[in-house]
Amino acid sequence: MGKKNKKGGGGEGGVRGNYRGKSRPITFTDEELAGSRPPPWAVGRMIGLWHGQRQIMRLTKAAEAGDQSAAERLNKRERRAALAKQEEQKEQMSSFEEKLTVPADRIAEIEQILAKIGVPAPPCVESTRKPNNLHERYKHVEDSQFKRNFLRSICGNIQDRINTTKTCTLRKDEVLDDSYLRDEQTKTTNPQVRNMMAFRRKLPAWDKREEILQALSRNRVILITGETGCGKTTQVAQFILENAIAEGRGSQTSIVCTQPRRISAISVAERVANERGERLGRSVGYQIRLEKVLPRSSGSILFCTTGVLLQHMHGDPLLTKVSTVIVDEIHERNTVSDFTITILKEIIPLRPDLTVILMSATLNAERFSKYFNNCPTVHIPGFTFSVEEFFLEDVLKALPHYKFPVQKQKIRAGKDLSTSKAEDGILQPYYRELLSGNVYSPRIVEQLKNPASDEIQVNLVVELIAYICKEKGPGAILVFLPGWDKISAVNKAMSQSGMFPQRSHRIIPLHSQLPTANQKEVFDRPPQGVRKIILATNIAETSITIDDVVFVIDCGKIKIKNFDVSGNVSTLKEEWVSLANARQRRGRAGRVQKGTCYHLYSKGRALLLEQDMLPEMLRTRLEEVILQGKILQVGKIHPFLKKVMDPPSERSVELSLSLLKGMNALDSEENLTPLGYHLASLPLDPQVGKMLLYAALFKCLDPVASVAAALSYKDPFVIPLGSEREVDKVRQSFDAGHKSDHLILAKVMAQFEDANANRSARQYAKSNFMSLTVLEQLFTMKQQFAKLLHEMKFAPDHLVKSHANNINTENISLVRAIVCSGLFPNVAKILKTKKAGKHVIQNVQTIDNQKVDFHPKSVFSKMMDFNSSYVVYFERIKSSKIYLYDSTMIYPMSMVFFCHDLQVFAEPDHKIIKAGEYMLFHCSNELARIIVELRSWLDWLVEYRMCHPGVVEWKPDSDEALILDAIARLIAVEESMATGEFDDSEPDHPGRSSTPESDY
DNA sequence: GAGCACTGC
Repeated sequence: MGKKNKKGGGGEGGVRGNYRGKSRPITFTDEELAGSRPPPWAVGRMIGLWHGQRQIMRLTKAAEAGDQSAAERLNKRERRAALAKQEEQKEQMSSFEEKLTVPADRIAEIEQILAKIGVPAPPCVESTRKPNNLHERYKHVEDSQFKRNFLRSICGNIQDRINTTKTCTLRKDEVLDDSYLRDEQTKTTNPQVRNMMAFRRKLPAWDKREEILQALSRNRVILITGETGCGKTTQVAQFILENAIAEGRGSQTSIVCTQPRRISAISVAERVANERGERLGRSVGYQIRLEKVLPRSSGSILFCTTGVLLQHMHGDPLLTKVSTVIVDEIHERNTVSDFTITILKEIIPLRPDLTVILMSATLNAERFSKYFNNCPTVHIPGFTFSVEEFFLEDVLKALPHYKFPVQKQKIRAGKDLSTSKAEDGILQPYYRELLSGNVYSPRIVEQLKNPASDEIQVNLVVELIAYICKEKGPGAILVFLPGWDKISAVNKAMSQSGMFPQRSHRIIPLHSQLPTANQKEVFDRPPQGVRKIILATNIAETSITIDDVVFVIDCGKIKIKNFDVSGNVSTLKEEWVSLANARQRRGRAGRVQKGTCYHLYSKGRALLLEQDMLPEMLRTRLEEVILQGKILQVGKIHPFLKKVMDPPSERSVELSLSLLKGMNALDSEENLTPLGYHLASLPLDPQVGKMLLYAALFKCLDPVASVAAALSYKDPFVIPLGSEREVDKVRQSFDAGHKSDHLILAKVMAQFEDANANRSARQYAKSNFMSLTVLEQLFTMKQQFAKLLHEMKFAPDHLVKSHANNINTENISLVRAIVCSGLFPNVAKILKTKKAGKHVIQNVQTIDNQKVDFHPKSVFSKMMDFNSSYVVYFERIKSSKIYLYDSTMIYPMSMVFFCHDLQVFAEPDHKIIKAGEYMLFHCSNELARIIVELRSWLDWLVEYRMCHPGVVEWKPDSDEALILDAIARLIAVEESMATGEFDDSEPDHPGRSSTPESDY
């Protein structure tokens, strides 16, 4: 590897293809066009554009004035422009055209393999014949267990089963009831439990015990509201359990309480077990992904993450082993919790003995009650220390010398006019009100009017921190900032200011990608006289709780991921916080004593803030939600998603549906296909799940499992502030010329596993800027994948690194192609690269016609030479540009085999293969013939395997192995040609299948 | 030249 492209490359910058540069459209303003010369900043093609647009403007004016010939000329011009646009689109299409060539001897080799199979590929049953009756359609499926489960899940519908209600399967057992009761009575003599009881009685929740139990005895669903510190999370489940045991119903009581985060599931379970004077695993337990201490099956409380409950419902949709479900923190509006309460609403009529408790913060809680047909609400008053609140005007008063920078007049273009009107309608009167009072000086009101006050001013933050340090009493300061940039900037400004000497100040930046995020120094109380200052993202709003915080600075901004439906692209933008965020941030100051919160926006601005953050379901893609719904048999997805509390837009549902249909997870009538059924049962995004399934079929599980784990969990790299460049270097050193961010992850994991075997994992993580806990979690996830695939019968054993699962793991070309099989149609083409001074300009376009850039952390950032001009990617997010976060270089042949739809057209002397909607490949008749034959075999084989789960045996006499091996070989030939290795004609070059030739 | 935050039998 690493050789320059000798054959396959060619063209400037090592990029194939025939793209001609296309400029971005530029529109000149009327003033600019009125001048006699183009504006001074116009260069190159812009000057031509200016002349053209000026001419159009003149003609339009003349035509409006009644000039007939001008109108005609204008007409002609418009027609010509339309034609030019068509041409341009054609060119766009042709830029996704390629020539496919494979040497004749390789074609002959494949033909020999095909001859061994002897028969032509059978038609793919499911795709050629689609009777409406699903039982009829899958008549050919022999595997009885799979068929039963599959058909039940695709034919069933929760609504259809309205008359087949079920009750809890827990049977009354008087012996158990007695023993639970005696247990509880003995406990009351335990001094630890008595101490705990004294503590519990002081919680605000205790006073509501009877009210809650009363409400539950009369209602199937209740809502409990209360702020942090009121004890609802730890007490409510205990009340129910204690009451049931006391009433002799312990054997029929099984309570599940869901939490949004893994850490809270564990810590709450520990806390509750402790209060009950027990160890985990008796009446109290927890379950999160890959980790559990289960309690006894009755007379018990299980704390789990919401996702675990959903996964559990796959096997037991009506939760027949559960008597009470508690869904906590529903106000956070996570996708899983919104989805869970929607499903629960459907289940309640089918489970007459199930009780459901929803728990939420107080703000806007009545919407949840309304959603559950006005279910009764029990409110528990909060118990936190009071927090004094200040706004920007107060901060400016405290810092009389501070002035916002005067910005150059910004053009308001692009700004929503109605928004600014609303702002003026609120803010201007607010400023007038401030001026009329005697509290704030006109200087302060002038400062508030400065548009710069709407942006985060790093020096204002620093001065406010300094002010608190100097003027206020002891206590940690927590600063909420939107993201990496600002954390880094404030940190730098603080150290440069000299106002925060190390002996008396401990500054801790806190961000999920910073190594500090999992270090205990964040929680440690500093020695007397040392002040802890934490610069954090919203990670400190819910996930990380620092008890000794007394002062909070809320900068008022938050970075938030959104989904732009019209552009079909995720965005990451800085926005104003919602009031719910602001409240949460403020609350972080009053955990141990009275606190203070400074908001860096005015009280007038606060009037303009949204009540709540947009629910996550309206901000993300819906593929996983749709598949989950399908496996839980909710019927057609549009009507189901309309039942969600805040339904996602139809367009958003449509986009996700069409991807699922394209990847053959759903058929045209929206039924789960066999593939879709398997994807729905994997705890993964469907595209990543498909990659994993194909890796099992093609026997290259280990590297692909690494990729799947990292894509679905998180990147193992951590980045200390100031070491950004260094970390990039380390990351890219793992690429080894493969040109793949995904293969980097595979290599990172492989080396970690080696290090682990040598007991040097800690050293490995440390010296490579990685998080040991993330690496460990990724490895456990890989093992879970292998176990699941084995249980699904696609893997011969449950060991992710076993030889049987990794026969083709050394065939890098194949691994690439498998990554492509999952990520397709996320394809982009590198049209052109060029150097401009120090910068590298890459012209990259996705197949849905978006101009994109490689994210700076990607190995492709700044790359000049590509062996192939195609990449697949998993995530693309628009921030300052649309960035591809992770890419893998792929060769056209991979797309021929793994695109969603393949068509072949005959030309006089060759064939054109159309892969997906956008890509055309020209190739010889011979090559086309073997491609079509192999692709038909592949489709048949995948279809067959999905319906008949079982291991593909990699033996010389197995047709399946012959087919897959032939495909693996064909894909490898192309890569070896492009990298020049083919010229060396080594009999066993690394790009080849590792299966010994003698087998065939 | 840039990285809000969670989660899965």
